[in-house]
Amino acid sequence: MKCEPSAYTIDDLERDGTTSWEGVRNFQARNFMRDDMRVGDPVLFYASNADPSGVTGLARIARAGYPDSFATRKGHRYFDPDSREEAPTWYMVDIAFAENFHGTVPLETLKHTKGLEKMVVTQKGSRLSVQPVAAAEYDIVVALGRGGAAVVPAPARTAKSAKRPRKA
DNA sequence: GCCAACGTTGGC
DNA sequence: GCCAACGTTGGC
Repeated sequence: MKCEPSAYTIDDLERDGTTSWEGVRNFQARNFMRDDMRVGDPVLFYASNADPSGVTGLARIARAGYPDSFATRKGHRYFDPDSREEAPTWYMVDIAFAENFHGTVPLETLKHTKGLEKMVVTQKGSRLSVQPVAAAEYDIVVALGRGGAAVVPAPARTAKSAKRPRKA
């Protein structure tokens, strides 16, 4: 599951424990959440539009697909006039924190790792924000994340973090 | 900030 | 049902 760090990070999830995954507005991604995710399923947490982009930790599905109530909140950024409460267009899941890599397994590394050649995220033009991961692929990424050698540490929380966040 | 790749929309 | 136009994603 992908998210831009300006919106939410694995550190945020570690702090919160669990969070709802609202705002996904892509039908294919919705279908995965609505139809395929089960409580307990393991999740790779991926930071997109990051420096570098890549997997930053692990989560688990804490609640299976249920209607995204933000879609019916008028004025909310996730509001969708075509979605109605009795016939929801959009779905979300809840995820729970599992592990923080304290750094990133970069996309570039995934692309060059044997066994991940067919992983969805390593394919060109792969934009899906919720995408399936094969069990074998998951194991490889977890090993990279825990091994440490492939992990690019998060930038030192000094001058940079003193700056104002990009997003209000 | 650029731009390629992709998904969605709507005219026909 | 086609496909051009448009908007968004996300790597770089």
